[in-house]
Amino acid sequence: VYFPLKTFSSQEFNNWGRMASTIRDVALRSGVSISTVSRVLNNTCAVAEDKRIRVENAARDLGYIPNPNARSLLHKKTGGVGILLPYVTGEFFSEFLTGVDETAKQNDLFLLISASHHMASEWQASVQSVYKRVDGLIVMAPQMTPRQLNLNADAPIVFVNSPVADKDKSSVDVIDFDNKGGVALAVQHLLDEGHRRFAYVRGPRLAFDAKLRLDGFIEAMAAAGLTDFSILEGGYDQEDGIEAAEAILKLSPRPTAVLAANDYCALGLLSGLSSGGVRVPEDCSLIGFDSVPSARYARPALTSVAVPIREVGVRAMQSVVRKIAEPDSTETVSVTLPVELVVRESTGPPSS
Amino acid sequence: VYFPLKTFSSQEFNNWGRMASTIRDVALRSGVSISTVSRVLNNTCAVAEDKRIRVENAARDLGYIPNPNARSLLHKKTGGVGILLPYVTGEFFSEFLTGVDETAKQNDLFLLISASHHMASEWQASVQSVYKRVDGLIVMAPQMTPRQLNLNADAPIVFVNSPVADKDKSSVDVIDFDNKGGVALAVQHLLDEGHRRFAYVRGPRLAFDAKLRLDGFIEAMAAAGLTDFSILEGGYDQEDGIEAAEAILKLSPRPTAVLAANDYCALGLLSGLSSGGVRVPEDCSLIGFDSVPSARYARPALTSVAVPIREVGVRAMQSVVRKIAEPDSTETVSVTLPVELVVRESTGPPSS
DNA sequence: CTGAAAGCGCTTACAG
DNA sequence: CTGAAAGCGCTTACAG
Repeated sequence: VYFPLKTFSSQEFNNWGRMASTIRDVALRSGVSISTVSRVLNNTCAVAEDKRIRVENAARDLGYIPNPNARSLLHKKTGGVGILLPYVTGEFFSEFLTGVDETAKQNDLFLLISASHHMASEWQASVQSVYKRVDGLIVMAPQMTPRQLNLNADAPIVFVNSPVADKDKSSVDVIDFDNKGGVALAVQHLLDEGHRRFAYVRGPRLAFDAKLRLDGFIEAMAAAGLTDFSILEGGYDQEDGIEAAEAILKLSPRPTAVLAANDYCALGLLSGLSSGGVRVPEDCSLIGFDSVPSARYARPALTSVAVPIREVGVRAMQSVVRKIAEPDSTETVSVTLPVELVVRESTGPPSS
Repeated sequence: VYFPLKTFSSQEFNNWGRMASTIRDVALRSGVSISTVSRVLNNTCAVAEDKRIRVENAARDLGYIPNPNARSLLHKKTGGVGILLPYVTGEFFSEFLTGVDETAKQNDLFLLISASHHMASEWQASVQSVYKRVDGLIVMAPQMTPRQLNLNADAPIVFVNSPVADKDKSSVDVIDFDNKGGVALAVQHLLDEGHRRFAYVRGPRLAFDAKLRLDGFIEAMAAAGLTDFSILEGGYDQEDGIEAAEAILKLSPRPTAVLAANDYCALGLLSGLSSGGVRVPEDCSLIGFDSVPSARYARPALTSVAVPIREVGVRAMQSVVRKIAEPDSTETVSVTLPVELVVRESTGPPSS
């Protein structure tokens, strides 16, 4: 049985402000024993009506809120979920967190967030900082190797957009979205428009999702029987796209369609190409990945693969909730959510 | 003296994964008393060298990490800071959190985040959910009234972008940025370009910052001796801007310059105006507020007031850290960070 | 129905 | 230098 850590409605006890009082204070004021106070407050077993009322009044008057640290010490439950992220910046992350937060609220869980664990040492520090403070963990670690992740934990873990080895998928939940398939969709759209000469900007070499997207591109080329394509270096930032654009301008013959591993890179390509006199989409079609808001406002608006990142957050939190509720279940979930191509003005048929 | 809650380097204890062990386990394994283990681990007073080594080995072998709940119960310190936000979505928020997180890491504090407290009841629930779990609080509550904020807390609070009444500024720290001044800068730029007929889209009526920005506009008009301006309804979303654009198209004579209370609204105006045949900036200049990334990518790129929101996060966390370190200090800080106008292509001189 | 007691995992005076 | 004891704030068998 999951013990209710939050017993009080906000209506009843809205005075965190007053001097913190303990259960002893409530007992003294209501003239009953500490045990009885506890029983009333937790509704744990029958208590004489008059005492119940006295206790409730005393608790309200004192603005009593139980100390969660003392409770956690007993139940080994905290009511919290830890979120471990590589960074905390950007639209991608904030969408994700929106889904997580919403689902946490529904289940009366609080969120403990630890970010910027790019290196293994920081990762360990992050993991430690939530030790015994949370009942479960949501981890997004696209740049860690499977070994570094150190899967054995004494709390349930759900991985999101992280390189979990296949053999580990039987021991942890994994929520993902279809990185490979997204690029395949993008390529297919361009093929349908008539494009045959492609370039792909690959994203950071260390990122797990960039690797999958690249694989998706290569497989899509193979499936289409195309060999006339270039793969270019470039990370996830606008600057990377601007640099990659220079490389593309030097290609001869020039590709008629360019794909980038994410939107910010694609937006950099957009300005880089137009600075170089290449019009998008007239001279060259362009597709990004993630469909961040900026993609929508760019001119031409950027065709991009939309990722259900909020939904990923919701599903991840739901998985954690399930694991917390059923600690003995050995069943694990591995989900890959579908993605969608959002076609905007940055794509069209090739000119010649 | 601030007690060091995190004693272990991540190098030494990287095995959260193993079965959680207690200080008793370490004592048993190393053959010393629990008190001695505690003293070694906390480096709290001299211990015989051989015992020290035995304890350190035992702790490492067992992957011992002290239970923070037990510690908090004693010190009344948690090592955490609570962040209370109205929502968790968008570029504004994520920049803020980046500054907060970075500064928290530097001070070895973890973050407990609670979002979406638009209503007073949710606010209370949020405040309660961090009770005794954090040593300090950063609060961003632009839509709460000063009364609802309930300033008395048993942990230091720093308010950010929130309507703190002047009389309360002697009891809490307030970190803000210059909402009023930002609009004044924007108006001045347009005046310098020669504009004399303005419209302003006011943002949500309940938001504290929108109110300040509106005041800034009205004061700037008064200072310039202008009476020929319109104030239009419209919230903070793109859709609001699109609607406001329709209202502007109906104005006669049409304003030559439009300001919006934030960027997303301005981006909506941008598309609404151009749909209505009004070219920006040729027929009408346009300025937003916040300078979100999307503003940069829009075409024409949006002139906007840049807010040092990451810096706000850093300063807020620094304030909390100071308050935690000096709990008896009655000194309070009230900072208003300067903003900056970023001029891009959406503004120019009036055509006639 | 109710109180005294033991215990969650830790730290810190208190006596050696 | 070191161990036994008390206590942080709570809950839960254990006896009435």
